[in-house]
Amino acid sequence: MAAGWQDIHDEALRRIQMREWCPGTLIPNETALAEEFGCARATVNRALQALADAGWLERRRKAGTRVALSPQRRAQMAIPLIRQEIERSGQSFSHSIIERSVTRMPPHLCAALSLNAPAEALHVRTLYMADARAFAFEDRWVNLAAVPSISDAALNDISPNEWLVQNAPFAHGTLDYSAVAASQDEARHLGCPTGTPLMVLERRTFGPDTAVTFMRLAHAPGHHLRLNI
Amino acid sequence: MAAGWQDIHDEALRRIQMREWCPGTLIPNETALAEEFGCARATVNRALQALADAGWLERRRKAGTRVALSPQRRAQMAIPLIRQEIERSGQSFSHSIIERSVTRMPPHLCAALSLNAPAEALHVRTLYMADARAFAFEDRWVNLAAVPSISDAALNDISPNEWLVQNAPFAHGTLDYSAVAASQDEARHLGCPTGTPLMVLERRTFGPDTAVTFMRLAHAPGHHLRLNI
DNA sequence: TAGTGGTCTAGACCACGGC
DNA sequence: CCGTGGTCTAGACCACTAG
Repeated sequence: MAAGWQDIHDEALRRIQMREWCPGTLIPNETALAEEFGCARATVNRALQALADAGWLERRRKAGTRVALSPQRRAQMAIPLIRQEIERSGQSFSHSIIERSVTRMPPHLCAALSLNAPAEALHVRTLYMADARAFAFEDRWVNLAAVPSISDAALNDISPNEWLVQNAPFAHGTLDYSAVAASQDEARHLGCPTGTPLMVLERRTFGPDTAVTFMRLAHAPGHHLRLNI
Repeated sequence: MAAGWQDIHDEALRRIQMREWCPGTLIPNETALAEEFGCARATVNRALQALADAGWLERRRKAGTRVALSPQRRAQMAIPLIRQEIERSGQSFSHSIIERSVTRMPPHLCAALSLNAPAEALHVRTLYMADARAFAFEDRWVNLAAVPSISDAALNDISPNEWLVQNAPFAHGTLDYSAVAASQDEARHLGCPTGTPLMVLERRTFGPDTAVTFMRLAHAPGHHLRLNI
């Protein structure tokens, strides 16, 4: 007899992994499982929902619950602040503002951020350091209409990254990683030869109403993106 | 008045994003919120648990529920089969086995997979194609002790990728993306100059008891990894 | 239309952990 | 200690959808 929903979850997962329940097949319905495990249907429901969230099961009303054909796992990645990422590895974090200006946002960025009209933006270029080594080079555009108060922010004291996390509520956004050859500019700041393969992260962030920021972050050579499944 | 837990979830999220509930502060307890929203405590609980899972809230018994200090978002990424990734973009998928052999796994891979003893392994190198273009080049080692039946698999008909997903139950693993200069070998198969920046995915997969496979997948130039938050 | 999962309720007990 | 979230229950109604 199982006690909690976790136990039922684990037992169901075992049956999936051990092929007692095969991919594509129907499993008993909630009422039947509740009887088998000697618990309420809601408890079974909770366990099976967790498995569905994790991608092991596919559930449809009336059709019942099936083991996913391709147990397509979902990897979860925590998006760390750069500061945390560096300090967690035991190094000291610092940053320096390379450039800061207020200009009109270039058209291709307006398009990328779905902005109809040309927008005034804060343009900041920042170098992030781990101990004495360059960690990443950031090129960021902040829509001043969405976050006017950043004009007065002391970005030398707190990095643009952190300032926005703490001051700009946001609803959603996209991350886009790719492998790119270092430009002359990036190479100079990161201290590597031009053309070195770099992990580049482009990030768009949108607030409840409008676009907040576009960022391109070029990581120093050797950067890894790790995920668990 | 809110009706379902989704409504309560959305309203709470709104209050967090609008700074009505500020980072680090305590929010009302479940009983109070249940009264405010005119519903049962369990309904509030469900909504707040979802927010905690997403990283917006931190909950502790007795201490109550706080808005997370750094609303560290977690990005979820579906790990697609290569076939699906290609076919979803409207291209046709194919693959060809470049090399297939049974050998002893190299020591550094044994170490990477936490295998104590030297293991017999199936070594497969595969080129994945989207229409007529190379999509990715895979170098894979499968632990025969964990998946003996792959010896008889017709990997020319079904890709190693898919065969394993369908036949090798697994419990967990790691993904590791990095930007790497194309080796001569990779460049030849992917049809690009040596040294071109490539997105390389290294994947370790572990079954309930032991390591299943190590894979290195070099994507063709221009590959992007997209995530939503 | 009938069977299935999705959700809500009111109440209960438990486990954790500040105080 | 005792307030908080975590969970279970028994029952109910609803929403979706396959047949």
